[in-house]
Amino acid sequence: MYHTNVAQRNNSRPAEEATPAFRSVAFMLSSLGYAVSRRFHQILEPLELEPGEFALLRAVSASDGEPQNALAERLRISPSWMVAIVDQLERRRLLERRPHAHDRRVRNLHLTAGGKKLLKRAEQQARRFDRQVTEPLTETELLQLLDLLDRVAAGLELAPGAHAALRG
Amino acid sequence: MYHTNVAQRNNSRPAEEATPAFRSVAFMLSSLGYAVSRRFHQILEPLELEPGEFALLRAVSASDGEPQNALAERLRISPSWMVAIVDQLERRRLLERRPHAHDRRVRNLHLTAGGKKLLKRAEQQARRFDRQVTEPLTETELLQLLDLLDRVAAGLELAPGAHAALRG
DNA sequence: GATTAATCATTCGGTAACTGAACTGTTCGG
DNA sequence: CCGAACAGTTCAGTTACCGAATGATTAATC
Repeated sequence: MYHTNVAQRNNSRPAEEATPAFRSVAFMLSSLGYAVSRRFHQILEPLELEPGEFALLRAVSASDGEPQNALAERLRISPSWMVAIVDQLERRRLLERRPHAHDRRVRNLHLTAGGKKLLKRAEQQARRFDRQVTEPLTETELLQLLDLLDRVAAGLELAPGAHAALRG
Repeated sequence: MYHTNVAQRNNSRPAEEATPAFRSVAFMLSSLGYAVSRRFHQILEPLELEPGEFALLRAVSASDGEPQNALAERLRISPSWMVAIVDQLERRRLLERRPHAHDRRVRNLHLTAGGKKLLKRAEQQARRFDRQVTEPLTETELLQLLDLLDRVAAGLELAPGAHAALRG
């Protein structure tokens, strides 16, 4: 996953000085979000999962047998992109498409045993990662941070349940 | 700018329910960072500036006459990508390459009058946007949030001055 | 009950945002 | 003055998508 950052990508070393004056929360969030996304991508790399694939596995696991279409909408993936991801995961036998009982247009998605197993491992990694990210904070501070972020998100009219794929 | 989000991009409507249990800060940061990046991109759209271009204009403004190379390193842009951006901005007469006095390999970058003017407008928009993002918070909370984010960033070994382009 | 409209999944062609390797002209260290 | 190093540039490729068109099927309307 990518995120063309407000200030562009980073390959190399930290820059030194900062111009103080005004500290932009927006910029901070953008940078941090970018960094976190990248790390998470790395975390999943050994499992050969893209973050989007992880999200899909989670979603399928949460509501087994849901049609492809409904999932695409919930995850805000375009149908064509959905096809690509599902193809990929089906090829790896992590999930499968099964015909809908009464509507032959619809494909229901189900995790395979292998899919469940891999998902479990990925979720463990995700939790570990989250603990690592929040490691500098006390429990109280963590809750405080979540609250503040929630409120900023609410201000941006980001639905609280949106992108729920990673939660749990 | 983009940011392939942990849970994929969004076009459409909010999803409703959320599975509680465990609230991932990493996920939250990723989502918010993504949302903020996108909004900021939209903010700059009327000025026909990409966030990366904005960052470059800011950097040039902050240290006028700096060689292209040094700027690329500070902004963590690859040299070839730097060329593309500078080409674009020079074509629009927002900045110009001038030969270095003693090294004919080097091109020094300078803002034009038009560049300065546009940058000023963009900076105003950026501030306005930041105020909008932090609108749900009190002044104290804002400082709290910055502090918490700083510490998370430090834990991720994100240099404090890194991506400083948007600051100020 | 026959059209017509809508819907699900899919294919395919394209695009934006890069990366990396190779090249040119120039300078610097020995 | 020779070779390594370097600034800037070019170009061909990659990744991660989007959107319009298509085919098969089902629902809606007359």
